[in-house]
Amino acid sequence: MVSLKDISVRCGVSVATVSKALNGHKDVSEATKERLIKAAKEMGYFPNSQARALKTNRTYNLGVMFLDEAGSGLTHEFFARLLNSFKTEAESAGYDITFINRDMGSRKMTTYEHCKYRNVDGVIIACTDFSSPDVYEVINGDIPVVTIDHTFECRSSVLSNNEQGIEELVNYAYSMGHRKIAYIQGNKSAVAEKRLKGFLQSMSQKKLEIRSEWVITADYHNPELTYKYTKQLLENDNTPTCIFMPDDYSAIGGYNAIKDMGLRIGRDVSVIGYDGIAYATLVSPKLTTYAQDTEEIGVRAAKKLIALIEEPQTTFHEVITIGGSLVKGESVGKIN
Amino acid sequence: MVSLKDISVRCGVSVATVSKALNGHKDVSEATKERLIKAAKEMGYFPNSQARALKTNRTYNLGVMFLDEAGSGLTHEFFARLLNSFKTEAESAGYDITFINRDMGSRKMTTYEHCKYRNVDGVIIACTDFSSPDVYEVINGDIPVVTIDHTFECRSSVLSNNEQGIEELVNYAYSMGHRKIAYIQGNKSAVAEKRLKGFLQSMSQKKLEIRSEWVITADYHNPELTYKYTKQLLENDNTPTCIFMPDDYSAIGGYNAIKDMGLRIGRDVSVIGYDGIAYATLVSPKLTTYAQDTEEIGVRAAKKLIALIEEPQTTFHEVITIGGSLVKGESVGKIN
DNA sequence: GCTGTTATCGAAAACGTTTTTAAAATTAAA
DNA sequence: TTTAATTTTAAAAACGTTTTCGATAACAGC
Repeated sequence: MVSLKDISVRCGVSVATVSKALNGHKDVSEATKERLIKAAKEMGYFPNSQARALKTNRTYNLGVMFLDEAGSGLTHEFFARLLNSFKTEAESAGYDITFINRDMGSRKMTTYEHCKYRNVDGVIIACTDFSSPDVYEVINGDIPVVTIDHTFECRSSVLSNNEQGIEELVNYAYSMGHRKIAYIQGNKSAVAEKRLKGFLQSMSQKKLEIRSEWVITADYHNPELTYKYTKQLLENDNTPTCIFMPDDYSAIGGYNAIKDMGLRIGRDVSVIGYDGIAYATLVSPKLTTYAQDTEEIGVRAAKKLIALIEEPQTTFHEVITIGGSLVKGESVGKIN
Repeated sequence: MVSLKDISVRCGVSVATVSKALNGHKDVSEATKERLIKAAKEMGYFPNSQARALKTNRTYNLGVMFLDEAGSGLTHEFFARLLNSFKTEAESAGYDITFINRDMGSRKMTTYEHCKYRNVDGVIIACTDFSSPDVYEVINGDIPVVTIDHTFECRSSVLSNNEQGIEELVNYAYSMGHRKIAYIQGNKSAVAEKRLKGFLQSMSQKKLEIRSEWVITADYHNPELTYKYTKQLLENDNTPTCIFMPDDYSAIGGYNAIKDMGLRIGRDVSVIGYDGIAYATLVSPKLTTYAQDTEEIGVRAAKKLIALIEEPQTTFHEVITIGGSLVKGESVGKIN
């Protein structure tokens, strides 16, 4: 690989001036600056990122921390889309992505140690168990952090408007005539709490009865569990006319339960999902759901994290909330 | 961060000995080795990966090159699962993953230049346009490479048994009584070629008529296009009894087309997918498909790539083929 | 001319490792 | 004992950058 030294000998100039020329310092004349930049381009020079990082303590690498389990993480469409937009935005600013884990290779290391080992400039934490000690260690460390859908004190975060999203969905169901609404929710997390709060709020606002056996805690991304609870809800004598599912993916389980019972989705029972993944519009009948703006969430998270890295003094911590949009599918029928 | 020097002053020994002790060299006494390792652990030492990389030219980073477009890449379940298992295997060997692209930040760079800039030890190429100049440049470079589902001369690759997979599916359809079989295939790629070959072979082996208007080139991962072509196939007077789709995801488009025409999947028209993604078993009726062993493909690719990196002389190039398995869903009905 | 200021450049140190080479300490051989 | 062989340690160079500081040259004002 061609180095600064190669350029310096070819142009009869010192290594220092080449470095300064390429980095746009002012104490090198325009003439030589141009000459050196031209030579660098001709010779196909690219800085050695390791050497640069060693000197500057900046790797231009962002750590991504997420729950790395089967069925979650990369294969989770919400996360995949989020990561995709985060990655695109980061790359346009010159940053690469590194997945941060524990127990790399034979060495035992914590997630935080992994960050230190790779010297990531910042970390984004998403779709993970925010109560784990691994998260705690990173949050209390000295690396800039942005969290997704969870807020820590003195740390920036980007949130989807989960509370409002559910409220809009309840309002929509109400406007379609539904009064008997059940809610199968995801498991313990800040997101689940927010959504539950939104559900309870708008239900009581509409003066609708909230039956405790109609508020069920299942799991995200788990169609089997949703299948089971949906069946359970519909086997009783008094059944809801509309069921909220933990998310679009697990809503498929609800779909199957309803079909298996010989009922029609949108006619006999209405179904509402959450997320707005691709399948929501592919499945039949089309799923009514609330589309989270993963694109915007990822972009804003990246922008914020990079700002925290590059302008630490002028950047303040904030909680950014990104709105989504109601997607009217065909899974909610009209009742009169 | 604690460095070798910190350990050396605390233990009254030179930096060199600390380095050698921690790296298990033989020219340091057992006593001091133990002492230094213990001190390192106590002080929470982790090597500075940049400094090490600068000296050794080994970053313990693997580049991942893939088609980074909307609807492809990370949000593509096949790739996501592949990447997931590749990543897990790589990490257990101490390697991190870096996504390799072109045009990082403001600098214009090719994918290969990106590899050089980040000094990745090896590259895996998957789910991309293998005819692009970017791929060509990497293939002709001096970095160890493993390709997925495409073979280059003198380069190792891991292939899914696409040819055999389709053959098994044709045989299955045949065994269910189907004689009029249509094939909507993905677009130009080594995979599409292999599958087409498998299709034509087993069709002629069964002495089944191959109608040219029943072999349609659509696109992978494109339900809209599949929807269109499925409708087209079923609108004619002479219609196939079984339709092969490019993949499971686009098969949903076929499902919708059939439903929209008032036909029943598995009864009036049978449908066959390819991939074995999660939705294949969630959709109703369950999709008959061929499950690719993404887990195994990812693991083998990682193992091979790391072998090429760590034991270049004793490792030979090879083409590894990974078998999949037929998944009998409910989308293929019996004909007599 | 002389001095002081400014623009331009180079020398050298530093970042944290690894590795080579040489020195010191220990052991074995004579 | 002395010498030779071996083990153990240290010094120093190197990887490719960035950055500080000092040096030189040019130029202005007097």
